[in-house]
Amino acid sequence: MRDLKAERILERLRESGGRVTSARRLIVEAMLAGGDHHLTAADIVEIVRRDDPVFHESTVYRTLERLTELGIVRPVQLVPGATVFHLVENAHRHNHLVCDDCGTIIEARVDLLDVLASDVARNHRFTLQTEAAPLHGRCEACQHADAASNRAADPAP
Amino acid sequence: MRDLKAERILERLRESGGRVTSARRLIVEAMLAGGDHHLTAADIVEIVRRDDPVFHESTVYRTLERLTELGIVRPVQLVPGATVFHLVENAHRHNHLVCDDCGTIIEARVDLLDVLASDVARNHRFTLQTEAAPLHGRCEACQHADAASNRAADPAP
DNA sequence: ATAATTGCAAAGTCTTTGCAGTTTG
DNA sequence: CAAACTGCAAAGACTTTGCAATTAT
Repeated sequence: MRDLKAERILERLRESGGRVTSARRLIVEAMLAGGDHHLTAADIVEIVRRDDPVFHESTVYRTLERLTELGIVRPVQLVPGATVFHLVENAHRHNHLVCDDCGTIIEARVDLLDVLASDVARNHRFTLQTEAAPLHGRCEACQHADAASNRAADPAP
Repeated sequence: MRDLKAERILERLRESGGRVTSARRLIVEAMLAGGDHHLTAADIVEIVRRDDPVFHESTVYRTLERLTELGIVRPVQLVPGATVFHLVENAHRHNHLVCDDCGTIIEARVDLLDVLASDVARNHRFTLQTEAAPLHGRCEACQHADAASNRAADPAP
């Protein structure tokens, strides 16, 4: 099952003139195994090195770039300093709610964005990339934390 | 007018125990002069150096960090590799539509997000930071470009 | 065979940090 | 004066690139 998915993806790579190498196979398998986790390049290196200890970072970046061009992978900037990669094919459609205070990432159903997407299309002729898009804000815990500290700092009413 | 705004901001800094230095004054003035432009740390360095040639990058980062803590400035990650900073006070409420193909940034009215924000609050107990939150997708030009190249590559119907 | 890919090492960008000297309140 | 800030230089995270050796087709 998992292998079939990997092979199907690798076949697209081959069809586009690319070569299927063991490194690339391991990268794709790592991403499939990761499910919907948001893997950084470093994550992938770590996973692949379990099978191939000499696997090098530059290979990840070059392969991810290639896969992105082919539309197989989508890079998403959830937080500063760490681009994460989604396997488009594997991901259920979802969004990310990123808490800017604590960094927690909540996955939300993508259809939340449907109304917004059509508004944006109409008003700005802009096609929203709704899948995997990061939305920023504050999670419940951080809102409470903040309210609590405000209360402590300013013990008025 | 402009000076008053700067002084008001600097006063908040002073009230919080910070010191108002000429470097910080120049940083704030640079951001005010930038209006709603999205200034990167490097942009600010460049502007400030016109008045103070020895002004150093580390000072920008430290000052922006401080101003962010005070809620005076908001960092936004529009594209990978370049955090931009908004002066909260100065910005009219807006969003950014970021074209992932060509990097164009369109400013959109923030109330587009109102419906989404209340949905997210209800469904996920998450408070969207609607202002200055970047939305990703493709601008009109890039959609056309893509359609054209598809037509060229696959001259079917 | 030959074009694509890899490992390696070096460099590049953006940002952070430690420290000693300077400035602000 | 004491605490905060600055310049400087060094380092850190993440990513890119040139090149010779290797590998897929």
